[in-house]
Amino acid sequence: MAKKKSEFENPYEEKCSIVYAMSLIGAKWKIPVLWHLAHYEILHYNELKRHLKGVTNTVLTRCLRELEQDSIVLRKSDGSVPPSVTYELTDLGKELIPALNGLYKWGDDHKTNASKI
Amino acid sequence: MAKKKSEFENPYEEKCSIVYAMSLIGAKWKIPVLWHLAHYEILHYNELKRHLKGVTNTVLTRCLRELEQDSIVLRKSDGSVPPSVTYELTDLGKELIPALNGLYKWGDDHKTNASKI
DNA sequence: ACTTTAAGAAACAAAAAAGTGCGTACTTGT
DNA sequence: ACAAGTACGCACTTTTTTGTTTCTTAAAGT
Repeated sequence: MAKKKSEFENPYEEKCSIVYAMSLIGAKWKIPVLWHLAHYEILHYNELKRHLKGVTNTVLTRCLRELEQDSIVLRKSDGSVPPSVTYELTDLGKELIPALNGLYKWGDDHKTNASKI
Repeated sequence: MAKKKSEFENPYEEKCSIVYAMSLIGAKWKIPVLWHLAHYEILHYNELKRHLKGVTNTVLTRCLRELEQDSIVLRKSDGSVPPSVTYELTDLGKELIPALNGLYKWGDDHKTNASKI
């Protein structure tokens, strides 16, 4: 019941901004989501879902909610009855693109001289 | 026993190099490890461990082994009896630094206009 | 002599993340 | 009239990742 961890130290507090960044976008499906939104600019929920084949509603919704709360994606819904909702990157989300490109390039280089998983 | 997933499609195969990159460096302690090795250039096992306060032997060792196998860090050991082992980034590891800086910067910017977790 | 330090390893437990299956409410297509 | 599509939400279960404990060998410090 008593939390032991916080009595010791949290290795992440304040220290490393990358770790902080990864806590926001490091979940399994978040980077794919961001990647697709970066390319298509604006997508409906189910469009996005089809692009990311394999993701389930629960997981995708969770990702999107979190990204929305962190102001990385923007959700737009007209309140229409067969719902119509779109997602796009916010400015903050767009600022991530160069960093993602850096990782992409590195991953790409490494993939070529190793076997792809 | 029968694997169902590969009959459908694996959303990650070949598609996104960032996801591949994250599969190599996305574990909780890997980025901190890389970060410290980038700054100090060369560190003994226990030095590194002290820098990353909070990590345990098992976890740190696992990280280092994996990073080593992926040619991101280099382990150097003289076979001496009270062991002396150092770790440093390989060239491949060093190529990651710009990408990490990108994430760092983004994380840093975001931290300033939001509360740090 | 006994503890500390060096650099881990193996077995196991806990926590976190991801995934499953089904339900909702209303509309358009057949 | 009935199925299908839109955009999810809830309650779980499963899988994956992390962390804990204890152990090792041998030398140097107190």
